[in-house]
Amino acid sequence: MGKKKAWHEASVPLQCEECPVRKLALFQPLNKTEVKAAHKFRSEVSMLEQGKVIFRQGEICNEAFTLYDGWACLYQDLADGRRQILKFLLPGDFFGFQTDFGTGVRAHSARTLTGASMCVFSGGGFLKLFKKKPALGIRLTWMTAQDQAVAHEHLASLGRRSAKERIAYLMMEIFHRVRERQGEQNKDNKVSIPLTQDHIADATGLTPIHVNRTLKSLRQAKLVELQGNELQVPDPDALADIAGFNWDIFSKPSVI
Amino acid sequence: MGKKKAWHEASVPLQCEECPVRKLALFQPLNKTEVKAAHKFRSEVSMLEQGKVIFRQGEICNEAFTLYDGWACLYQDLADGRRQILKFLLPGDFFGFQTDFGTGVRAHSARTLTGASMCVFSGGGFLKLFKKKPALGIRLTWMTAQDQAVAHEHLASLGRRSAKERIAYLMMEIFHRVRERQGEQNKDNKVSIPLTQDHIADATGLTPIHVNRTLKSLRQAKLVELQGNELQVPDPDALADIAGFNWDIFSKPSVI
DNA sequence: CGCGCCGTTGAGCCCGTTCAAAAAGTGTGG
DNA sequence: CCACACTTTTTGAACGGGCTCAACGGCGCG
Repeated sequence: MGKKKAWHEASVPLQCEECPVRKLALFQPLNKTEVKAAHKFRSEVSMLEQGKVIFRQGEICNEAFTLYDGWACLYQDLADGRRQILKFLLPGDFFGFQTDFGTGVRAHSARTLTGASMCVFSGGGFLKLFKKKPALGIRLTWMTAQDQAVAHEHLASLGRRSAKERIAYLMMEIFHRVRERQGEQNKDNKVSIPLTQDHIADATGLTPIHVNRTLKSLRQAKLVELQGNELQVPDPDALADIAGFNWDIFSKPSVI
Repeated sequence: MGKKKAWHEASVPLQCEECPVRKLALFQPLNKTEVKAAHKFRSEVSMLEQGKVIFRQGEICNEAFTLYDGWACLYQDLADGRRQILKFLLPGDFFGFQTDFGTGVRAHSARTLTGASMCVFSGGGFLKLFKKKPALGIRLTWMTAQDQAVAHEHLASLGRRSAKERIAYLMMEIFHRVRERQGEQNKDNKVSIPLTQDHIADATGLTPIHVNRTLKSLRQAKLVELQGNELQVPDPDALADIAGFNWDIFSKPSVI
């Protein structure tokens, strides 16, 4: 149980041409020559250990990233130490984009949850890139809009759902996102996740203590089994039901 | 006090060429000939009374809108009637954009809070439009990213802030957005808003009763004076302070 | 072995809720 | 102008979900 080691080693990103996560990511809609251009555009590759800050709110920094391997999260800290996790990042997720517009000040922080590797793109080039490749701009807009829809769903969770519903929702979402990424799906409804109950608390706006109690009640109801790195959802439909889970939001683009 | 009538009459949108709110909106970065193209792109103009639904979650509908006059909001309803307001819309706000990608199912609803008028753009055309005018695509991406930042700030509010802080934050935000839109700023720190305490409750994730009590305490602390349609913020800096208000987020693009 | 991190459990309190009702403001028709 | 219905705001009283404070147990690691 809790083999953190398994999460600790992230693999090194390949050339964009051969990248296995590209199909999930921003640069999905490219043809061969375009991918080469994207590869030139990539400024560097970064590898970080577990728990390292990628960027911090308040910093001026215009880089954007594609998470290649491992987990990370976006979060916001209030002045007195309270923390809200805004989004969990999985391999293929593109994050940190903010154009040269505005002040360029980061509104939130990012940090790794496991050992992680990512591709770094310097912010300055996006404007030119999108002028040359409008399809990319449209794709980015679509991704941002989808992020928006997810954030809205989370707003409804934090604003109007009970602790049980919120945690059910989060577990359902993570379960779904992880499975989506692994092609073949094992029948036992188990996925591996690196989250502590503290993380869950910071994402759901609850205290770790109450997260613990709520998980206990979900376990007793045979809806969620979470021990160590292993999340099991015996009956996804039942869980989705009490979570009020909206499947539509997490669908992929049908056109591009 | 409470002259709802003043809010009830929305003016009719003009030709895009002469539109006074365009400078706030999606089509800001256009030159003269481009604006003409946008005007052709606009499919119709819509006028609605107070409290009318613009679109509903679950619907399949690909139109997008620019609010021309009046107020509206985006919201989400849970199965049992709980409601979460996701965003208040003011004149110039562009909303309802979702490309032909994905299922095209609306993830949230929109409704007018006052009599309102808006310009309607059919969804199908955006792809072509952005291919021709990448600057527009970039602008839309920037706007979506900014919306995202605001939504994140709201997530932190709902997840980690107390009732007093949440309401202080919302009042501060609305106050700021309204003032931003009116060029010259009267010195009495008053703005006109059409929100009921029920709306505030649905936006902050509280009950109307508790909103009332919290507003009372803010009034006694001389931080927020809200009666009828009139919101007064005697000391914006003090209010921003207890709200943990982040001014950066609401800044305008410096480059395009 | 000792230390730190994480998960677990208990007891009591408080913020925000629920239920209930009255007061104030708004709109309609006679 | 008043009577009436309806919506919005205000207040009271009591409940409860989630929080705070506190302690203990398990596991990995030096």
